[in-house]
Amino acid sequence: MQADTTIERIGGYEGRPVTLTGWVQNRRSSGRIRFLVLRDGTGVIQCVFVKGEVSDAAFELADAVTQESSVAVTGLVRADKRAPGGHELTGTDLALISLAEPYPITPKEHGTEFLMANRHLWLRSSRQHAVLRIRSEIIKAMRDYLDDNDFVLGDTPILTPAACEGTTTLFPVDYFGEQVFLTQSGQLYNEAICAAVRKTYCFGPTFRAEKSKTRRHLMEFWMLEPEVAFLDLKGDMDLAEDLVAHTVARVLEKRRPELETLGRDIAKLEAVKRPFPRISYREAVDLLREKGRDIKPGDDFGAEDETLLGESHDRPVLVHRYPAAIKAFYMKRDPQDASLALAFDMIAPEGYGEIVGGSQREDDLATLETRIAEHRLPAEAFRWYSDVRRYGSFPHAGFGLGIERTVAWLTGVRHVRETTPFPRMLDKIYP
RNA sequence: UCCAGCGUAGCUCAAUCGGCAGAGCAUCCGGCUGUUAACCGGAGGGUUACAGGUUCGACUCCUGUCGCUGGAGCCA
Repeated sequence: MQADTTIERIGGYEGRPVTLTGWVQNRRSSGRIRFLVLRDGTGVIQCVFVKGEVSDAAFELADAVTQESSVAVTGLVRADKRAPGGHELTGTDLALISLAEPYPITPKEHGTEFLMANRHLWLRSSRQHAVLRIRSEIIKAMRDYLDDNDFVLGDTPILTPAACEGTTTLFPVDYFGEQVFLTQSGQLYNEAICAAVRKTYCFGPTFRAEKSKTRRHLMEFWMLEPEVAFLDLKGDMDLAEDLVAHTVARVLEKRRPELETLGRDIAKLEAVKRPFPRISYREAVDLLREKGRDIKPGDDFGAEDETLLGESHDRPVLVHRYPAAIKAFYMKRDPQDASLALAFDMIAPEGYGEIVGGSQREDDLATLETRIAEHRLPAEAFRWYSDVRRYGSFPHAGFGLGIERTVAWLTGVRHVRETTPFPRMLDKIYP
């Protein structure tokens, strides 16, 4: 069955007959009038059926059709001030495609447990629909930005032979009798790719087997990771800042109706413009101590610290030059102070936490080999990684951006589980 | 893994000091010519998570198990 058009484009059909296919979101009746709220995946429109003006069969069907049944509605498009979307359909015919069994998600309140168990159906709700559209827009905006700035999409393996960073827990996979792991970052591979194409990025799923159970964590999440040859820490921060500012602007431009559906405070997003504040780790520690936090130089930030740092600015804040001791082995040390890593985190406002983590990479072969030994990593497994320095080493930098946290921040959704269609969570993998 | 809270109808929740297990929505039947989570009348719907204990009597108190929710650590 072919729809003439979709609800999204209904404005161009005023006064004309159309056929729409979709699902019955709700149904109301009043005497000899039947109201049928149709959802077609692009929008929602109310269809009105008046007894005597449509066939008896169509009128009775409008009364009998259940929530989420799939139907084809034919009718006349009419502008109507009473309609939430500005348009209504005066129904002339109604055909049933499939009658739905009683739908579990009624137009009333539901709890998280129930909704997550029915995630495959929950996606149909207006709120989840809006989040999915914004997620798609965010990804498109970021890829457009990178593609338009001479980046080459490289893509890195999901099955990997060893830990990238050694510290976090990995999901083991049987690879023809050999134990391998699901990737937790494409970065090391990106470093090799950027020596081929100068500017590269990968975008794909990453996996962390940590037993994290917070609103900021999923076991499986998507990460965008650019890596650029001949780039230093400052350039890396410039890139992250420009990418995020560009993405926020795009979402505001293209997905304002969805932001409004979600009740997002749009003024807060409009404030997200370059430049973003940049503070050193030491300045961040001082700021937190002023706010009464018991934190000493050298400590890593906890969730509460991150929230406080994020809330002290109206746009994302970049914290740079962390103690090397709490950062990864591949990060280059600050030439001004060898105890510091040339790393930065971007912390989103409004308590959404760290959305970007990046660094300039160690490009000196001897130093890198020392670090690998210090971290008790198997040198032979990192041979290819060392080769990137052995054959024409070059300064380079990059970062990883967590898509789900970014979507949570921009949509104003509190928990990252609503930012991806089927979240993988601790001990929960259905549906 | 640790800390806290919660498990009652398909869903969201009540049930006073331990004393007859209830409401709204959903479903089914009926009514209403402009409804916006429509409304009005009626009907059906229960192993109170599970196992044990205390008691004349347990949804309620105690012990254990399981599940869920929120948070911490770790991180994006």
